[in-house]
Amino acid sequence: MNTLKNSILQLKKKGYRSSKVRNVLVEVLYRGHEPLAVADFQEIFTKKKISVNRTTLYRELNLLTKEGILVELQLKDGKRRYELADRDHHHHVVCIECQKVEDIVGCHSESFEKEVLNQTKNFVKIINHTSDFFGLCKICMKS
Amino acid sequence: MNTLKNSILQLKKKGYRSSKVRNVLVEVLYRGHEPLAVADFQEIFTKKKISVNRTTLYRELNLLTKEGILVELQLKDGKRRYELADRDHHHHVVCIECQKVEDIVGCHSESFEKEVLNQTKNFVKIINHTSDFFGLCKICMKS
DNA sequence: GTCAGTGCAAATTATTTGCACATCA
DNA sequence: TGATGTGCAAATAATTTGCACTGAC
Repeated sequence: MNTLKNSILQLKKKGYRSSKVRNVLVEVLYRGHEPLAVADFQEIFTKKKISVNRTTLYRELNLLTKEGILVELQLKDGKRRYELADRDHHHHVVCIECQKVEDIVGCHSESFEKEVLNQTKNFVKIINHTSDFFGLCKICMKS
Repeated sequence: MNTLKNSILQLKKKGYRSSKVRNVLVEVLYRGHEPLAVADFQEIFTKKKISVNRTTLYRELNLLTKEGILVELQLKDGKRRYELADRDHHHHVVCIECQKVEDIVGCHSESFEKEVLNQTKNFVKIINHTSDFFGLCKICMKS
């Protein structure tokens, strides 16, 4: 398991500098536990009263993804979300009303992955998989 | 299991007309076995030498989704794909190189769904789930 | 001083909307 | 004839790119 400092160090070794936006971004992700979209980050920066251009966020998130610190995920709304790459393998539950995302740890699909290889005719290697569950959270259930 | 004719009939009952684009669209999906993106449909129409405006495709696909004939899915590339709604529950394997999609039938995650409900603190109902496997197809494996 | 980081405006890509015209029932 | 279907241009939304400027090392 990586730490915030390790990730920053890892970047420095590759010649990247330490910058305000980058540090906040990584810190936010280390603290948080839900995948975030660009708009979420923007909101967070606003709350912290740090001004960032949206372009910078996109650029930084791409960089962190390319460097293997973050991974991207697509849920149903077409907005790209990001989470730390080195977390334990896990899945998501998404509220179909408010889009709230919660992590689910523990994966029961190891055997499923094998079965996929048995069944497929075109594929020879499975690298990873996603499993997202869609439902209603407590709050939205009431409405 | 629905049929092409049933779907068309179902639409007629709701007051929708039969139109060239709509019929081709539904037919293509009944024949095919992979989820298709708008660009794919456009290509198919071009091959059939039928001219369609992209707007019409978007509108038609939205309508068919709203009427429950199709469902949308998001893979990693951010492009919306469509497949028939009434097919048996199944998952996808996606090539990370060429984006080819293959269906996998048989779902081993019924029990997983229960476990999700056990583990979550915010969710009270799971409605459905997706599982997509990412890997390399034979052709891309060689490169 | 040099190269990475950032902002701003413009470009791109996916998708939606408004409006006029065409066409099925 | 009247509502639905379609095309075209323009609008939106998410994301990327070019270029000039700022700032870390």
